Amino acid sequence: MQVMSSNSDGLFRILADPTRRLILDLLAERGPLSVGQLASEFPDLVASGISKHLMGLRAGGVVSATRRGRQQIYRLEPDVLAAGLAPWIAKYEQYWSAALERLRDLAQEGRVKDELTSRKNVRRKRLK
Amino acid sequence: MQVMSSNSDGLFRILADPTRRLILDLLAERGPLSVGQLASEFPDLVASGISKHLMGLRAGGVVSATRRGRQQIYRLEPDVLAAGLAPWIAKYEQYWSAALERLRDLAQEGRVKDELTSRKNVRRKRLK
DNA sequence: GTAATACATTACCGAAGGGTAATATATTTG
DNA sequence: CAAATATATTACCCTTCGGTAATGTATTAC
Repeated sequence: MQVMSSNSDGLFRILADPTRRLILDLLAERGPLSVGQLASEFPDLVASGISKHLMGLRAGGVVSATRRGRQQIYRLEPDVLAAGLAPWIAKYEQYWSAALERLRDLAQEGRVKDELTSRKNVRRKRLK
Repeated sequence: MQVMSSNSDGLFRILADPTRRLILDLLAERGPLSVGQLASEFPDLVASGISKHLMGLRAGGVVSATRRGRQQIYRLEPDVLAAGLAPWIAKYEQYWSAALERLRDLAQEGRVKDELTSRKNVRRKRLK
């Protein structure tokens, strides 16, 4: 409480947990998913644990949910994430650019097979 | 332990604390600083608390330290920070670009006086 | 209506985290 | 040498956090 806590503060706390980051990644890669679909990606975690994480993400605004039948469909809210972190990212922007270029060089050399470095898979599907 | 923990994992935990983020900002804006200089920026915190944070940052590799007399001079290691977060940032890059443009537009309209949006203050001084 | 499904909520636990105070160590000063 | 300065380390406290289990609630299926 002795440090200015901007709105980005909550985002950093949200991103501190690897499970939550992976949930965001899944929503980004596969589009909107139900709680069950998300939970199935975490065999070592109980479903209610995922639900709790989702509530945290929802409270932070980085995901939103709509009911469909008896299931809740969660989707990423990328603008909230981006707008909240943009000021911080901008501070170190000069460093990102160099690091990102290096990443692309590696990818282009075919030494990285990680799908995250390619641009074809952040697709949107089934908006309704 | 049920989730892949990449090397970026430690970085996210480091960034989760606002005091540590501010320390990084100070080092980025003012160049290398001693523990005392950094601690003076946190009136509500005891010096050993800052020291502990600095050891954490050092363990993560995002800062390095060299003795000068009886004081330790800490400096930012921007490449470690950038390289560690670049993969994650790349995933959501399309969203950052939009948010960062919006930030610049606001700055250009003179509605933001925050020095963080200007590019003149990330200076390097006194490398030795 | 009853049972089953899909989530959310609550209570609870252990571990980790941030903070202080006290102590230790290295360096300079007198 | 002793005293002072600058930082690191340790022990300890309290809070937060991630996790589970159990219970609650809404919706669908029978």
